[in-house]
Amino acid sequence: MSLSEKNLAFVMHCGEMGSRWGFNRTIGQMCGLLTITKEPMTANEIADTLSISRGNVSMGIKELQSWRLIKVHHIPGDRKEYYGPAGSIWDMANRVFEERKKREIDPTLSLLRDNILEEAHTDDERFAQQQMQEIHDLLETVTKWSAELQRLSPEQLQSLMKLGSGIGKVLDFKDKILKKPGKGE
Amino acid sequence: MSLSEKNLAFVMHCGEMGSRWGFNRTIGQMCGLLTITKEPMTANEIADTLSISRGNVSMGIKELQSWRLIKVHHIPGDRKEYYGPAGSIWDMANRVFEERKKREIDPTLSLLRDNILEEAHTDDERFAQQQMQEIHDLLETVTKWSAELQRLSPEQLQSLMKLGSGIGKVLDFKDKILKKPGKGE
DNA sequence: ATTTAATTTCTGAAATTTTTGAATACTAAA
DNA sequence: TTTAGTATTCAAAAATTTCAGAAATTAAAT
Repeated sequence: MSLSEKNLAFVMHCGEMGSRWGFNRTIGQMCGLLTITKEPMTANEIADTLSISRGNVSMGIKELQSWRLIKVHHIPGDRKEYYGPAGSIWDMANRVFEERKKREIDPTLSLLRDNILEEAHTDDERFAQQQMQEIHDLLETVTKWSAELQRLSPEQLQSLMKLGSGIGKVLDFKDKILKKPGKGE
Repeated sequence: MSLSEKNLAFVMHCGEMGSRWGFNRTIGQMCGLLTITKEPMTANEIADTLSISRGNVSMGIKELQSWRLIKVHHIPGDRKEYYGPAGSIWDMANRVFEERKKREIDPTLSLLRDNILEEAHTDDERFAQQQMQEIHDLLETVTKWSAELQRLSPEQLQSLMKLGSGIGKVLDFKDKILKKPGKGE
């Protein structure tokens, strides 16, 4: 119910970072708290531990659920809901990433697509459109990549991560590799 | 000085996205405006174009400079300052990425490091520490990767980007590649 | 030195976001 | 049904952020 000093520090830090990560202080704290707490907690426990109102916790839970970061547990014979993290740290990071992409990139991508179809008349417009095209291409690439990463198996991911500076080397070999099987793409 | 309808739409969109990208509306608009405008603009032109106060523009410029997204130009015999984007779209994306890492990841990484050194006593603490360790490792990996990406040559990046779904295939070959030269790491 | 042109800083007002807590709704079981 | 233990909603209050415009500052030109 009460947190060790170090754990409290972590939870408060999550609160402070909350808005940078895409939610607000309370929700940051809640997320931090739930991920370092072994046993799922009830809404009241959360409210007490963080000294925030019960209503606020309820809002926060809804928000965290919309990010798919927490899930509900039930204990037989107990009608309270118990909340805990929705998956591994990696899962959660992925969810945050995905959700932020949806909020920070997708709307822009869609606007840019529309905008690029338009024909440019003046010189200024041509320049603007050129820039927008570049932004579009960049965002599209990021989008494709993130989809790609999520498609990889955890093992592949693991080895990709471990690759580190080996990425350069792998790239150097890429041509040879992809040529042999002679696959288009 | 005045923007075409489509360009205005883009600039306003940047404003709306501003807070999601890490700054506020005005600064988002300024950033959008400067990146699609061919010629560098003065602070007054920016204020007029966006219908915001001169003081606000000044603040915004400082902020955008702290992100290293814009740079100053001077015209001989003219004492006004002219502002334009600090580099290519790719450069700017990199800056945003880098800056956000600094704000969203680094502080947490540092807190986690401290926290992990501490010894865990209770069972709860052990669990919390384990989770923090995982978060730490994940963030560290992201950090290493982003550093790695920035080290790649533009050509390598290009080919990495084009790789797309080929990444899986490349990974499958990775072992063979890295085994042959018998290099550690 | 003084004037003029430009930029920056500062303050409080306005807008926005977050939080509370009382009212309301829900749900299982008595 | 009613009740008791929950969870949710939402209007109002509090806190925070953004912004315009005035005042202060800086720097060039005369």
